Amino acid sequence: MGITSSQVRQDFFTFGGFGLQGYGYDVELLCREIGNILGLGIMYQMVIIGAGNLGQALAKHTSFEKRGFRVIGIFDVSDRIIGEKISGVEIMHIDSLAEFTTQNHVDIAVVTVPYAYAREVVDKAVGLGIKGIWNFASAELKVPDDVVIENIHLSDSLIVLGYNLKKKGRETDPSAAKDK
Amino acid sequence: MGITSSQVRQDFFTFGGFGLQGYGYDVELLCREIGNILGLGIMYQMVIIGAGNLGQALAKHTSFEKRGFRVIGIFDVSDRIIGEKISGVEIMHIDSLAEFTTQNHVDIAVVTVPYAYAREVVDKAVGLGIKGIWNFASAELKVPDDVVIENIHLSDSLIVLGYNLKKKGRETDPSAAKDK
DNA sequence: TAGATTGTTAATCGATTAACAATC
DNA sequence: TAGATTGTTAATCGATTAACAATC
Repeated sequence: MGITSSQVRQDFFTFGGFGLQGYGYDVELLCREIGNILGLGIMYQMVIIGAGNLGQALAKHTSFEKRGFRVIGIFDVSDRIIGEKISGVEIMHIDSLAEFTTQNHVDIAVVTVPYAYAREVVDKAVGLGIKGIWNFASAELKVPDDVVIENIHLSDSLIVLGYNLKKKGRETDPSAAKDK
Repeated sequence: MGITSSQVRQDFFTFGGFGLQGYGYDVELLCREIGNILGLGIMYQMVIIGAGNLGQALAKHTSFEKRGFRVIGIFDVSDRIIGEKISGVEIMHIDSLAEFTTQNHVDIAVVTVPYAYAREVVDKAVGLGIKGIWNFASAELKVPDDVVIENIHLSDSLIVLGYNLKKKGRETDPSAAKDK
């Protein structure tokens, strides 16, 4: 992964030593400790807001549950799909989210609504006491200090890829060898 | 977005000045220049490899095309779905990718296959001369120097979110106020 | 001129890397 | 003891921030 041994030791050192000088690491113990630090033992409950292509794809993605992230509800505004089930989880109307949160503990809201609604949806989730936001809308959203947000900006990632492609192409092109 | 004016000026400076001291920036010109640097005028052609939930969701995502990234082919191994069309683009068998690339210019391969096949698929794409990889498999893949790879690690992002939630929870919890 | 704004250099900060002591 | 490996500090590197000169 392109990480130096120095960096590994330095990172472990931040959380206290896990090995024995001159002997090595007990890999099994080390993995367990890192898992504990990352909180991999915890099961988080998620709701997906926005049952479009991406929302449904994430709901069907089975590997999140293995890592401790379970989808317990999907919400949308489109009457056409409300009532349907995705991987055994019902699509409900966004208006019933408030009631849902009183009956179920929700750790994370997955925001897969269009850009224009992201702000509103996040405010609603935060207002209902949800402390984690996994945001797929291409918007930079402000949240209160006690709320954690993690962004997946797909378009940004594509643009970076395109930029690097363009740059790499120029480097290879001898007619533009001078600029780096 | 939490960026200082210093950082904005420093970043612009890297590419040469776009403004006029004491006067300001011509915003329209500036946007155009940044667009040129990022290569937003270019249209890139993409193939999606892996027509599962995520692959299909990305194929249906209309906003990429607006940014200059067009899906021109979808590939999979499942006979059940080959021949189907997603947003007007046909799902083809992965074995026909080689022929496809001789008839169509492909800039980017979007890899949405399971972890176990990612390595193989990327090697194949690179072998066919595709210079850009947009990787959604949770694998750290090595590519040759002239190939650009951009990763979207969804599980990593979720784990970071979970870790920050856990940390924030501890900070709020007065019984564990000491560790930071 | 006075105020405002950008260009450019210098200072600061944080993360990565190197070095070596402390072990087994 | 010799070789190997981790813990911990110091040096290096790069990015962010601050400062101020150069304008309009």
